[in-house]
Amino acid sequence: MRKPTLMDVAAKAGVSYATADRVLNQRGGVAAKSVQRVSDAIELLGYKRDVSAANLARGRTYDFVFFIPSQAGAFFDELRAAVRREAHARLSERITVTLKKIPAFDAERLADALENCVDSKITGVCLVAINSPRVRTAVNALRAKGVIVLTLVADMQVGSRDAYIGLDNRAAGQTAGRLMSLAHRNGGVVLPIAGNLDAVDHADRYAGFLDVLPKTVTVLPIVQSADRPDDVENAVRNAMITYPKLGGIYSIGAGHSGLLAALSGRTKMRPIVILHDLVAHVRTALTDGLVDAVIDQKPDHQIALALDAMKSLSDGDQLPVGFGTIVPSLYLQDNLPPASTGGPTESPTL
Amino acid sequence: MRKPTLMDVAAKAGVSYATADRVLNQRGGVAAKSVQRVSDAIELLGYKRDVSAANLARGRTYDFVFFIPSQAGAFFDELRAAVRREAHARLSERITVTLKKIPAFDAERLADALENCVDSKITGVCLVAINSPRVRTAVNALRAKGVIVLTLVADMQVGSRDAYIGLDNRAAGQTAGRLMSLAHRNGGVVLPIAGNLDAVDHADRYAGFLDVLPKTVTVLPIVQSADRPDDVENAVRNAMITYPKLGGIYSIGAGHSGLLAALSGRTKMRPIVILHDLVAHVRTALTDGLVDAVIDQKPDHQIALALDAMKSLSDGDQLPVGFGTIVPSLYLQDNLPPASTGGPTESPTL
DNA sequence: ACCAAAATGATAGGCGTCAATCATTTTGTT
DNA sequence: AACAAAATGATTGACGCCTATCATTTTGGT
Repeated sequence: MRKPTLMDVAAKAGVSYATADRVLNQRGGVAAKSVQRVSDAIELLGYKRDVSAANLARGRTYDFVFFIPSQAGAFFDELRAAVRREAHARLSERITVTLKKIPAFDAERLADALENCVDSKITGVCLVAINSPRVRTAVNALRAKGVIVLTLVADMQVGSRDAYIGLDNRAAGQTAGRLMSLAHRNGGVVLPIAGNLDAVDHADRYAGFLDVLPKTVTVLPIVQSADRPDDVENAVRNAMITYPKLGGIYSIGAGHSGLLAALSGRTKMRPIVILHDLVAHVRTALTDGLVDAVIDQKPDHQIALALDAMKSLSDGDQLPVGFGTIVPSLYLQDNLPPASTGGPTESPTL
Repeated sequence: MRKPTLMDVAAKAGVSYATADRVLNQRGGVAAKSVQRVSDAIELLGYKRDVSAANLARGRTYDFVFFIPSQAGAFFDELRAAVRREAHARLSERITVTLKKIPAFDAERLADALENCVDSKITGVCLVAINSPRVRTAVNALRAKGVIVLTLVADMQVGSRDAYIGLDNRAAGQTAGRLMSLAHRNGGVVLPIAGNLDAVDHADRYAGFLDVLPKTVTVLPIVQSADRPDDVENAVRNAMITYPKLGGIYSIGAGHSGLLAALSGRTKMRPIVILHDLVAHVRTALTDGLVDAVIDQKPDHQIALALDAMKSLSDGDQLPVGFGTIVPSLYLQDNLPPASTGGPTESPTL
């Protein structure tokens, strides 16, 4: 038997379609016992509203806007590519996605962009947050208009946005530390390198890293490189000279090219190297055996989650607890996910 | 401006709705130049057919059936749970999923079940394949009727099914080997344990494991346990006595309880332990520090992929190359995914 | 230029739901 | 019992597309 429709429900409940509809959509003005009968009928028949038909009737469309910084470094490029892919894939589901590029670290421009879309008919926005009064104000204005606001990768104050989707940086650092421990069961010396410990994400990763390292492992003073490749390169070269038995390097932030430069040519007897984010040149380095492990925050997954969340929230659903916390992926040379295809593939059928 | 409809396309192309429809759905009987004009208009407007509306009009529903063995061991339980979750989540997308339990390793029962659904109106089936003539015949009969057939976890002859979704066992073994290598940079002794090397999945994992281990690591003769916990326990105990410096254990198959029993109480100075499939008690063991790493084949992901694939294929789309190959996930204690909720959660709104 | 064949136009009913209107019946109150 | 308020029934036109039918126009061949 085919899926039951609301007509079937109404018949089963012994009420008219109109009443069943009033119950289903909570329009009010229905006697308690009728509500009960309709609910029972829904339960009994296993009725599930056909959301496609509903959205069609409602003329519902989902218009989402992503604000992603044009920051140097490949990670945000990956994120943007992921947005484009997902957007393309969901075009036929009444979902429209616009991607806006914001100059890196530019709170004013971000605020401008947010303010610009206050009066357009937007369902939800998703931004890499920057902490600034104007940004907060703009976000509040949007939410006051019923627009769903999500933060991605970088959060802002809890309560000022509808949800946050981002890496569990502590867990990421712990994962790195755990792997480093496995490789140093008899102790050893390791070097952590961060961009800037004032950034919460780097600080969290570092804390997680220290969490799990046993006392038998000596942790050198952390290098803060401001993610500048040259500084990273110098720090690594110096460390390898000063501590010939350097057993591991954990690169917490970016500036990978300097690290790779310092390591190049040393595929044998080099420290264990763990770093973050499987961007193209990191993938190459891993494949080539220049580094050992990559901790990834799955940008594709984050974008997919963001879209799902915005859709659910704008439909009035609640998100499950713990939603949005991205558990880090651990990649060695052999379990790399397939490289994402360049652009959205041309689909043969429309 | 809102999303263009087929009406807009027709207007833009300067033809009637009927002609635009004939082009879109390839009904034939359209002059080449009209086809061109419509195609151009589609391109120009960025028209994308609203598949929900289309499916609604067509009365299209997707009826899928999963045949999953009731095999001992928690893995297939997880797989079944994943089917139920996904099925529930997609109920409102005109997708119906039926889950059938097949006695483990029972090719005849599987064939029975497959034959039983030949004449029902099923869109696609997904089975954990067993190699048997009757199964092959039943599958062929289904495919002859236009039913999509997918294999899951265990494959059958290429060409006899539409797609296979399953773990890249070689990569899984390599990942285990790579991790083992990292933990044995100065050499060591490791013990592999498999259920049965005649099973291709176990053999592939073993081969992958050996692939990447350096010569400095000594691999003890592999134990074949037939996945019997007692045998595993004895083998591990013996190995730990015979080789006091045993540095690692790679458990390729099941029979984990025996392994855990042999290890219990030895959280300090025990071999590195790597095993497969993050089922409940393995998760506990990992959290408790009884084992070090788990290689997982992501049953949830496999089910989601299977549903996507069956839907695409039954819509006449092609699958991208490499589709269905599951890259293993590597879990340490700190990057465990959240435990899946017991059943489908009650949704507040219908 | 004639005629059949091919191409195109016009239109209708339906898919399951939403949102709205209006008519009718059932309550509860005094 | 009378009456307003509340509840219910009945119906309708979208939404974007599919499928079908029938009428009309254009084309190609001779």
